[in-house]
Amino acid sequence: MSDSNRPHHHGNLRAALIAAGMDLVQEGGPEALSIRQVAARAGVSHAAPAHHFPNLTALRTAIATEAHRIFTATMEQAIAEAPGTPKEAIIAIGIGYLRFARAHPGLFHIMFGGAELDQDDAEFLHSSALSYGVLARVCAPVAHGPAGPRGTETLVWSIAHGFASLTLFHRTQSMDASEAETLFRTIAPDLPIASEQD
Amino acid sequence: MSDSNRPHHHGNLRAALIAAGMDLVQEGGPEALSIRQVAARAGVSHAAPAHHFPNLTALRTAIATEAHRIFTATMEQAIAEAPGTPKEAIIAIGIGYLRFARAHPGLFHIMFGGAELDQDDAEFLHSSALSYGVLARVCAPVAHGPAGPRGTETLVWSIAHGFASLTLFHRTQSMDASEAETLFRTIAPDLPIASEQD
DNA sequence: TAGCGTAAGTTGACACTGTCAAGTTACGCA
DNA sequence: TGCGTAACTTGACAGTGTCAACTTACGCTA
Repeated sequence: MSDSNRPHHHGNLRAALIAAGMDLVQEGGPEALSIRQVAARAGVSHAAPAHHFPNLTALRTAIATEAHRIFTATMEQAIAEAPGTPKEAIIAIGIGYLRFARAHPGLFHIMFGGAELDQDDAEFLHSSALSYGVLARVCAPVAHGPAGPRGTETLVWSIAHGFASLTLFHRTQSMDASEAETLFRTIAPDLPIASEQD
Repeated sequence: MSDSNRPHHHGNLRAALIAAGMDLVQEGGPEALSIRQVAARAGVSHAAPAHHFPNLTALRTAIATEAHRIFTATMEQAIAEAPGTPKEAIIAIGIGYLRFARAHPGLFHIMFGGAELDQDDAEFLHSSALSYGVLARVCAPVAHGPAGPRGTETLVWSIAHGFASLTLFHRTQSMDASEAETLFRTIAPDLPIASEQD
């Protein structure tokens, strides 16, 4: 395909490749991500991505990095919508977690499904650290529980992640988004988390 | 296998392919599973698996089916080791979950990581139903919690699954198996699960 | 017991994938 | 203006899943 008017240099190919890859993942799951498909969607040759990502793992990691930004924003929004008590904020983390997983199941699986990622990539580390930072910040006011701050964070993270995963596996089984949130709100309030007056 | 109904050429190619596939997954993760590699390990031609599995998804599903059997057995063993109280049995589910995830991370990700599976396959449905059956059986004695049996099961499943996943993502971060179990045992006992005298 | 039908396995092909090597274009800068 | 180099293209190679056509050998029946 030779369009003589088309500039040889793409405006911002790296970003376009990531965006195309996120689309592919959301449309067809983690396995649908392919360098050649991503290149085709960005309108460049099959080898162009190599100049921005040394291999498929690097592209996948960049997508996971961007996904963590969406993930963080989704949790922050849920927290902002919730009443200001520490316990409500913790429940909101679970709600945000759930909403992200259901809105972006492909991205969720890229981030957490065991596909190879460059765990040492600086941008990825930064982006995922911001996600965990939301968790730590919200847990801090109630972190004097039985197992210390780490125990509280682990408990909250486990419930949120486990519940979100559960609804993904069984999302064919008739539980829609609002049902899932309702169930989570039923389960969550009795967690052994010290409230502020403890 | 008795001599009278032994298959034609290979002793039992289907089982050999599944076993080889499980090895591949455990050695190289979910992405290392390939029909041609599995065929090579079983000593047959690259197209032989097609007579037992119509496509890669079917092979992956068969591996997930077998993985669920190991998963169930691991939970049952942890329950058998625990004191007989209902709450101890529930904690044992989490311990079994954790041990399985850490012993077989590749299988764990095949089962729960978002890779395509034949969710309608009869054997898979049966095997995974047995896994969930362990959960339901152990939760039954304490299932009169705030959200009913389903709420209790969802809570226990979420914690167990989320915690196991967490230790997998961060397993490079210095938490070994016994540390993980210790942390889980610290977190779990205070869950809002009705004990028998409630 | 002979032979036939068919399941099991082989060979070959095709389109697709990731990745490397080498060539071409065009942008930034001296 | 011209040069160096980053960005992109073209082409190739090995590996993948899957399909079609072929061969083998087992079980069954006549």
